[in-house]
Amino acid sequence: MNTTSSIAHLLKAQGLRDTQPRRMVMQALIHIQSPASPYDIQKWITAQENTINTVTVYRVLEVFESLGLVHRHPSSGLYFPCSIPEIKGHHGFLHCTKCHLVEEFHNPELCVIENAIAKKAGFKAKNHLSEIVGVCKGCVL
Amino acid sequence: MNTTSSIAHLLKAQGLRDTQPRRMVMQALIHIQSPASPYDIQKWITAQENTINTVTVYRVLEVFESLGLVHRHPSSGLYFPCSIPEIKGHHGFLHCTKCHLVEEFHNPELCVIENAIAKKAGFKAKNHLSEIVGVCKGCVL
DNA sequence: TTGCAATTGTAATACTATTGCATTAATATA
DNA sequence: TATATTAATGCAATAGTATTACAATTGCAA
Repeated sequence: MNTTSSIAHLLKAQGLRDTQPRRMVMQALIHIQSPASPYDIQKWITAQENTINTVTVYRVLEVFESLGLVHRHPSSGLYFPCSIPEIKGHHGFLHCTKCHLVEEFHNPELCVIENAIAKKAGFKAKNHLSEIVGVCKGCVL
Repeated sequence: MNTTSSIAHLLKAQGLRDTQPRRMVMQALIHIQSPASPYDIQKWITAQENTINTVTVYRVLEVFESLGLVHRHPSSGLYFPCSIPEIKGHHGFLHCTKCHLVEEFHNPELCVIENAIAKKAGFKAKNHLSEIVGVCKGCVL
């Protein structure tokens, strides 16, 4: 879990500052629960009687992503907190089209196969992305 | 390969019309070679002394995608012709960050594993997407 | 050839994202 | 605790991406 203080430490460790806007964005992400756009995040913060600039939200998310605190869901551009400790090079997402839940997964076998595919095609792979689109447990019922 | 006439047939088979704009968009996709945005496509068509409306390009691409004639590369939103006969439910892309080549692949093992992951998580999977980001053969040199 | 429905064009608009520069505020240090 | 430094934010302008409603056109079947 990303507590407020652990984030502060993480930022400091990188020579980055623990600021009001960064705390607000993380709060928003944690509370919104589902993947959110920068504008969604801004809206949430505004609803809490605070203000934050759109550009700042974009920039904060960029920093968070580089620190492995959040993911950007590639096909939608929505952000959500990283639940699995960052595993370099591979991201797996289960995406529910009904409730927009996004769950992470990590599967080493997948990495092995994908590396093999890349090698066969003469590609030097930097990272992989797997997305499984469907309907989650709760929404199937 | 998607010849002009085969596309005409494909459209007709779906009760769709074989129109000028649809032919132009397909021509553009074939000639541009690399994944292209709707605006790129419009630009190419304009360069051939023709005209097409932006909205039309979007709509044509939507139709083509639903027919399995083109892919929309999810993280970039760029379109490119489908080279592998449509395999329902799974798309695999090798994406070169240098030359922006996008190559398709299909790997049944990957499907098996992804189905297993979905099942384990209680997901009812509709389709899968795998993307391997890296540098292609030609660009590594 | 004609009529109809599918398709396209037009115009307006909403949403998404980025840049340069001025201002503010977090932190280290005294 | 005050202050200097500079990272971070805010602001304003702008570019790019995407969608909608409705009018005009065009492909195609009869």
